[in-house]
Amino acid sequence: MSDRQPPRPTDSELAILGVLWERGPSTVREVHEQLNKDGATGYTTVLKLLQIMTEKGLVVRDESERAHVYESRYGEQKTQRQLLTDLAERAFGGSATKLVMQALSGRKANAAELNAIRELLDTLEGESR
Amino acid sequence: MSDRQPPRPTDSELAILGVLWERGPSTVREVHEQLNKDGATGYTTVLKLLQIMTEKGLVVRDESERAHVYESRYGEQKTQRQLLTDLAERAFGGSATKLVMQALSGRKANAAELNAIRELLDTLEGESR
DNA sequence: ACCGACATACGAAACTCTTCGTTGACATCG
DNA sequence: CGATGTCAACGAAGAGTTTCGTATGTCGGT
Repeated sequence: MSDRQPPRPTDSELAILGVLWERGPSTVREVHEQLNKDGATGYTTVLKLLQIMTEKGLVVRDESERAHVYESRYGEQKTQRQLLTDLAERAFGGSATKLVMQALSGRKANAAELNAIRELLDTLEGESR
Repeated sequence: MSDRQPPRPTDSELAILGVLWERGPSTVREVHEQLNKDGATGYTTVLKLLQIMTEKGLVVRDESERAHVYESRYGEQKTQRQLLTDLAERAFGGSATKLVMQALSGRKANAAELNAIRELLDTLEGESR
């Protein structure tokens, strides 16, 4: 039991992970510049966050160069599924199906999106057979 | 602009809201007893949480009796949709459809659940026509 | 060898969340 | 009346989050 379940990332951490998923392995400077296209966060703030995220095991750090290179430890989809499982647990009595149905009825999707979901359902049903 | 957007409930707050949705308007004691069937939380902890939630506007309080009666201010579904919108925004680039597809592929649903979702899709498509 | 640019590390401040002990009000029962 | 039990209110402690200033190290050029 060397390392444990990854902790749920906070909002700021998720913003940083988003950049890492989009750009791939990046330095603090690169993450900071990408992030500052929207809101303003100081350079050292991003650095500190990344240091903490390293301690938590959310990212891995390559220190071989002067400017350390950070990379998300878990893939985007894996993290998304983890977040969904968490939310289902906390707010939907553990039922992912209830979550899906609430997400669907809560908004208008266009025909293309609905079709994509339908195709996915077909695939899933085929697999379980 | 008398009151603002309700804040996202924390984990503990969500646990309390769950009890209020299940039981309807309840006193601190009732919430506490229900909550303690699983994990242990002190009475005053629940009280404090409910006081803070009142300040935040997550619940409303009826003080006409000695034991105040608390009620969730927002319905369960409304809160669930809010949480889903939040999560889509933070982790799925704002796309609820991506969220739904990830939730579906992340787990095995049984045939009955898949059918329920399919029916929901039919209903939605019918409405948009 | 020095200077400026750029990098990490450290620590503190402000804030939120969660927990619970203590206090004081009030009612009920003996 | 006084003891006991129930209740809200308050304050404070400890952990986690987010922010950033400051210190320190290192590289490249002049």
